[in-house]
Amino acid sequence: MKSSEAKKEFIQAWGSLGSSWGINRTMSSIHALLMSSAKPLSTEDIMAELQISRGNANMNIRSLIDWGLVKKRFIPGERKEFFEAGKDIWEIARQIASERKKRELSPVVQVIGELKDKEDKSDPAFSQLLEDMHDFTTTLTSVMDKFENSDRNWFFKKLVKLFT
Amino acid sequence: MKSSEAKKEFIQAWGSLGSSWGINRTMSSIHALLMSSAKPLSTEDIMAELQISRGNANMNIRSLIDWGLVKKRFIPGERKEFFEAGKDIWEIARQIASERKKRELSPVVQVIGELKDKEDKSDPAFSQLLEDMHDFTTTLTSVMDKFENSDRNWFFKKLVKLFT
DNA sequence: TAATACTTTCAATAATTATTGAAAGATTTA
DNA sequence: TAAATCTTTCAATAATTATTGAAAGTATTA
Repeated sequence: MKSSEAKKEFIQAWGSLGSSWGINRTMSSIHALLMSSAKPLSTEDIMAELQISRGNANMNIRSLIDWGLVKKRFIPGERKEFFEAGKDIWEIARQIASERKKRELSPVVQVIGELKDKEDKSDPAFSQLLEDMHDFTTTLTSVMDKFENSDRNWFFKKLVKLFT
Repeated sequence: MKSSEAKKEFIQAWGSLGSSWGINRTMSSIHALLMSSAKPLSTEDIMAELQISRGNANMNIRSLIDWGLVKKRFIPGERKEFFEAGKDIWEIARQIASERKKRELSPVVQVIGELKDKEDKSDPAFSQLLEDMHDFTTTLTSVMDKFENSDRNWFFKKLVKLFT
């Protein structure tokens, strides 16, 4: 089964978005392919559709599973694994935000916190910068925690309220 | 003038953050260096401190200026250009958010919008996905617009309210 | 105008990151 | 247990991205 033109363009667009955000293009293309597919796909389906090697497909599927964006699906009577992506954009956003917080934001909060403590205060402006950054990254973390744990409607309502 | 250990670590940390978010490591290092410097620095200062070539320094300083994160400063009596970064973390975040919206989010909103219109509806689930994505990216855009145009206190108050 | 001080550009090179494909490892079926 | 089917790993290679440094370009001073 070949994808329609619209799906191809979607895969293309999602792939570019990913790569400009520091995520491997193939990984985001596979994600887009799975999101736009009505049924779960096998590694071979993915290889054929995106014209990529087995190793590449395998590796990026694993990453997507690590990110919690893709799940294995066993299909009765089939021996090989099939893969499926969640299609709820809210959940997808939540998952990505949560992973990026863990992988990229937390380490920085950590480092800034440590620096702030050991800084010698010889440059007050720099101490202030560290202080501000610590506050900022901490606040950002708690916003993301809230997002992570909120249910869709709650957060959306709050958001609407925020902008009215 | 050499940076203190804490500043060096800060530059390191900020550089890693940048590169994991798809921003050139040197660019974010220069940004960190300028943020942590009490006085404006020349291209040569930056080259010396970060041990990079003139071309590299020049190019990444230009990018930072394009991003609105760094400004030229003319110093009386000096012939060469000096550079200075804003130190208000709130402004920095706003600037980065605003640029990323323009550079990465807007093109996607655009593509999704176009796809949504030309999609042939042969796969209702995919049409729905496009619809949802369009809503989501549009909402995200308006949140960022609001952030872009808000003043610090207003947004912060709203944020606190959101989490109490 | 010529020399000087500085900035920008860009082709060459280096470093990093992604991809391949074949071999090794698992797991299932006969 | 052996063959078949599928998955994972990984060293080699390709593609991409970053960096260099010297040459060209610009502006300032004498």
